[in-house]
Amino acid sequence: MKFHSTVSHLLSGVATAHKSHLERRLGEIGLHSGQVLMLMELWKRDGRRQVDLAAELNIAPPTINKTLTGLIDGGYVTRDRVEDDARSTRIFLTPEGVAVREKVEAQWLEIEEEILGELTEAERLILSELLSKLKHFYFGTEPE
Amino acid sequence: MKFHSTVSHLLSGVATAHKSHLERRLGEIGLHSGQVLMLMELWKRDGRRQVDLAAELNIAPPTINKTLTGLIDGGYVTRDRVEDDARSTRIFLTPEGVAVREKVEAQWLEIEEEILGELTEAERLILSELLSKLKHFYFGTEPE
DNA sequence: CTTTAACCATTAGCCTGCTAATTAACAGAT
DNA sequence: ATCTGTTAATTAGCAGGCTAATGGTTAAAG
Repeated sequence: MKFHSTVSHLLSGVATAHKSHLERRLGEIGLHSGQVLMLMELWKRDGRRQVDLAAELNIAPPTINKTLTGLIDGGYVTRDRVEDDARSTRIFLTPEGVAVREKVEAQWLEIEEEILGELTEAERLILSELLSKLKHFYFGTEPE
Repeated sequence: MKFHSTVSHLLSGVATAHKSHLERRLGEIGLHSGQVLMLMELWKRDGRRQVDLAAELNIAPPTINKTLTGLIDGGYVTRDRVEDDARSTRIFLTPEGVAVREKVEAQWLEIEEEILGELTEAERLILSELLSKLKHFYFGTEPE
């Protein structure tokens, strides 16, 4: 049996390498990959609860919590308790959290180009579609 | 700027979910994803040095070392020093390491089908090709 | 032969995932 | 009003990535 030709195996290698690549390139601007993914979600809309961010990112609450602690230490977000529900917290961007977006955008575009460098425009589109299907499977089915 | 439509972002989500999915499904047969990837490499050819396995898997030596320690604890491989070079070690499969292959194959095929369930045969091929290109980019360029 | 450089494995320590277990707070049913 | 169940955040601890730093060997230069 040839494990190495399965999509699962191929995807495993690409997944690890991609994460590692992101970590290295984003580290250049002082951020970690998990933090950036989180910021992207907050730039869409902040003030949400941790559990909502977890659902949106398809990541477990403890991981969200840890990532946010790092962002708070970095001064990018705040974790506020609101009176309507003492259990939950609300995550808000600080001015720094808003401001860093510009730097991240520039870096992100560079990264995107690096990765897609050898793909034609048509291939990029197809890759996006196929990845979207996989994402839909995982994000939809995962929780079981 | 729409981060969420970039391939990097899409791939990040899929990468995390895929790893997580593998971990859960492989955990059912008592193995971790990193261990299985390592075993697959050893089933191709064992007796290699850690640094060679690291290069083949595109993973840093300390990570290889940790994964192997787990496999040794599980009784799947041995780490032997050979006389020709006292710096390096050679990694060999134990009978258990050879035997577990059958179980992993069955599980791996199931996982593969789960993931590809909603893709047509043509899409699977295209996805393989595109992932191979990405892998080639990462595995080739990464070390820099 | 000795000094220097390169190489291999390991350790320590960090980030990002996870699950399981705690604690606190809300909600519902009685 | 209370008891029970659910929900939110957090803590602890593990796997699997990484880099940086050690220690020991080998190889190369001198």
